[in-house]
Amino acid sequence: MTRQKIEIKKIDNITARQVTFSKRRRGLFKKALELSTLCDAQIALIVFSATGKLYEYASSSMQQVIQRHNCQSENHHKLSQPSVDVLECERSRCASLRTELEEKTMELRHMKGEELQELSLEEIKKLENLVETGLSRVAELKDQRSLKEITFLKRKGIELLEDNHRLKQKTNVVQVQADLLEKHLIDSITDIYNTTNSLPHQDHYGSDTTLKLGLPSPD
Amino acid sequence: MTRQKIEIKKIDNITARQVTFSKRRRGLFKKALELSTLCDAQIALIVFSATGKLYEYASSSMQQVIQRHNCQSENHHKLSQPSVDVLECERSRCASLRTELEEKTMELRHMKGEELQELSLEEIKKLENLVETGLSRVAELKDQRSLKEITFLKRKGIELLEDNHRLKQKTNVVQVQADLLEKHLIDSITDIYNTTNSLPHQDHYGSDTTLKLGLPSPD
DNA sequence: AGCTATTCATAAGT
DNA sequence: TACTTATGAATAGCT
Repeated sequence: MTRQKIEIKKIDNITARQVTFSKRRRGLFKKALELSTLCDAQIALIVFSATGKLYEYASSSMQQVIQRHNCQSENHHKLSQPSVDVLECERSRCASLRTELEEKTMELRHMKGEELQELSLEEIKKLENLVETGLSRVAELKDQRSLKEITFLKRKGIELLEDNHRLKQKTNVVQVQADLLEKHLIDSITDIYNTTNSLPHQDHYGSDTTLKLGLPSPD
Repeated sequence: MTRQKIEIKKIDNITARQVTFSKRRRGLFKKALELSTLCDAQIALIVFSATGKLYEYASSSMQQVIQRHNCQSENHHKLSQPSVDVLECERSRCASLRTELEEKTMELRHMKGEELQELSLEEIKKLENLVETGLSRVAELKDQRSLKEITFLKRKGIELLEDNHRLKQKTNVVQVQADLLEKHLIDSITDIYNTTNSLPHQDHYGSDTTLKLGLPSPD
């Protein structure tokens, strides 16, 4: 019992929440009364339950405390009151939304395998079927998606291979051209070498071979 | 320390009163916050210290809670508070509830294997794990419950068997008694027969055997 | 609603 | 005012 400190966040379980509300509300009001008595403080405490029920305490009178609060409170922007039924309507919508949300939350928790203790064996069997169906659908879609992904990746792979192939061919062509070019150059150099050697009257340092090597021989 | 429970009446010593006020005030506000959080309650708490300092807490807005209080309170002395922001606040709560509801609804549908097309493969894998976990929990509890049911039925069966056994034994006892009775009767009849036969002066139709068969022979 | 094992709040002291 | 600690009070989880 009381085996752990609870986390301060909204209690999901409705019954538990109501029980806790009832217990803690009493505690809170008691503490308020004690504080006002012990320390001569003027206190007003207003509590609306989630279901809309009002609980209140005021050390003197509620109106008196609220009045005093209004005096000290900085922002009394006295605005006109919109029609009550608009507000009422909004509130009831809020309430029904809250109810719906609670139901969904519980259903979700059940599907996650939580808070099952309140279910009967029959309900659990139904739930199991539901979750099984869900799981099979999810698994099926996962397989489909995986397959799709695999197919996609394979096609991509093939495309890349093809690209690679094309690029390789292109590279080969370029290589052939380069080889040809190299051959031309060697031929040119050989020609120049032979020509200069067979003309002994020409002085050597005047010839700029570098410049000539920069272009293929016009021959 | 804390050697005795204090009496709940105004603390005379001013210093002690201030210290207590400070401590208990903090405690009270903490409790108020916890209650509103845990139980989804709308709370307003106004505290004026003996020296006139104001401390306040409201789970939503002070104006909103006071407004709501005015509405529900029977004696609306129309300390009329602005209500436009009350409506606005209510609307925003409505909106956030709606959003939350939509999220839960979608999550639920996903767990049921619906509306999965918008999910990525990664998300689907996560979802699958979630549903698998849920399923295993549900299945486990179902097994536990089934086992419990089976155990219960078996015990019931054994009890019934035992009852049957006891009843059978009882029947046997009765049977034995009946057999004994029958034997007595036959003996009686035989006795009567022999007696009547050995006394030829007695006329036959005068003996009422039926009546005599109704009781065992006193011999 | 009622019961305890625990956690929490706090009176008194420093 | 802050911290400490023994003690009383509140309450979470059960039944």
